[in-house]
Amino acid sequence: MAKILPARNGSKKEVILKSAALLFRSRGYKASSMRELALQLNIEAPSLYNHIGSKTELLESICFWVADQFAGHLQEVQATDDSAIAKLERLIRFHIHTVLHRFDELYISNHEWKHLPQVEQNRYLAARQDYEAGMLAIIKAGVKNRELKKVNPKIALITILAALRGLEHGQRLRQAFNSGTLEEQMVEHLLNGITK
Amino acid sequence: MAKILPARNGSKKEVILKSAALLFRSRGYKASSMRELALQLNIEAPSLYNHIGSKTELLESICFWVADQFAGHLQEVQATDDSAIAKLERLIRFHIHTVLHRFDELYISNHEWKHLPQVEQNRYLAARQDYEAGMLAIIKAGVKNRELKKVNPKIALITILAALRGLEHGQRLRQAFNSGTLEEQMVEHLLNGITK
DNA sequence: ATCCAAAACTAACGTTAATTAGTTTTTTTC
DNA sequence: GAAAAAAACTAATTAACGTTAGTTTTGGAT
Repeated sequence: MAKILPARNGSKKEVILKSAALLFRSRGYKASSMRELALQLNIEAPSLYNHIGSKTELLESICFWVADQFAGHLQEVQATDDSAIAKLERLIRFHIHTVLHRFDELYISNHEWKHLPQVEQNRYLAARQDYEAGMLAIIKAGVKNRELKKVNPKIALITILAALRGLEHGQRLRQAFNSGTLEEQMVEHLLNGITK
Repeated sequence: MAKILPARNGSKKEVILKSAALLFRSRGYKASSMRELALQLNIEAPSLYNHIGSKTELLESICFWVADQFAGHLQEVQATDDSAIAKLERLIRFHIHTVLHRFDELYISNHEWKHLPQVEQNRYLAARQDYEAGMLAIIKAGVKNRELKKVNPKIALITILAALRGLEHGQRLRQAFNSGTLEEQMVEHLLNGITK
């Protein structure tokens, strides 16, 4: 019956959210029960409802926190007058950084958005589409001004996004490297290839 | 009360499996109910049990069908004396081909294996690890004999696997291309990069 | 036409889920 | 240290799930 102790920084709601992110990521949203979540926090399930509205609300918070992070960063990058390659590099690095530091949240937003209520699901997918469109525009610009090879921009986008999205898997392998090394070499590989 | 009509080729069980694959992929395994599956087949839920043992059994069948496909193909590639680059190319092409032609099954095996019973889960993960180890060996050989740049083999593996795994997402984008084009350009991108 | 196995059906069981209602305990505030 | 607010508790509700049992229907072979 001990109260949830809020971390040094962050309200009780945020403590619950962080715990939910861990649970949802490791067991899946649908397979995670409020009872399990409560157990992680050493309280009874109904007590959760003193702090949150519903299980769905937890999922929404996580998904849109991630969507907002990416939208914000894209805007930041778009505001600069860096080269296309430099912009792509920043986007790639931000993604890798997020995978490494906010893995649970990123994984959930990418895998469990299907369980958002219809309205939120549409909003979420629209945000994703905006992000992809922004990245595509950068690749197109890079091809046009000859920074990049004459590749099909959409396929290049798919390949880069796929590589970043796929990073979420194989945590085992990923853990073998520190953030810096992985970032450097993935950027190098995706931009310059591996053949001699 | 019409009987399930087996497709021209494939038993009733296979019809159910194909339908389950579609359902599990689009709604997620845990969120898919046997009642929904039955609805897709125009029968009542308990009737399913005349053909299958359990919901879990459906998931097992799908996951191990995919695992066996990949294990088989890897063995086939390993048996040749092609160059490392040629071997990598074949593995990449096979993966892309599978994404495009058996999307439901691949997606499920990659996302829902967590819901396999403990024993099967271990067996499944072991199969995956074997596959990754085989691919890593090819990259290492390629670096050693100087076909490939002096990259870190594990990071190259992560990047390629990630790109292939990530392909499962963004079906929208993928659909814009036919198998051939996407295959050609992704292989080119992953091996040779996009910068001039 | 009749028989029989395959495959459908209806009814129900036992769990487990998210959530609500109402109450008690704990912590904060003055 | 008393009052008020916050946050825990217990008990219960409603709904959905996978699955079993027992029965009826169906459709092909004789």
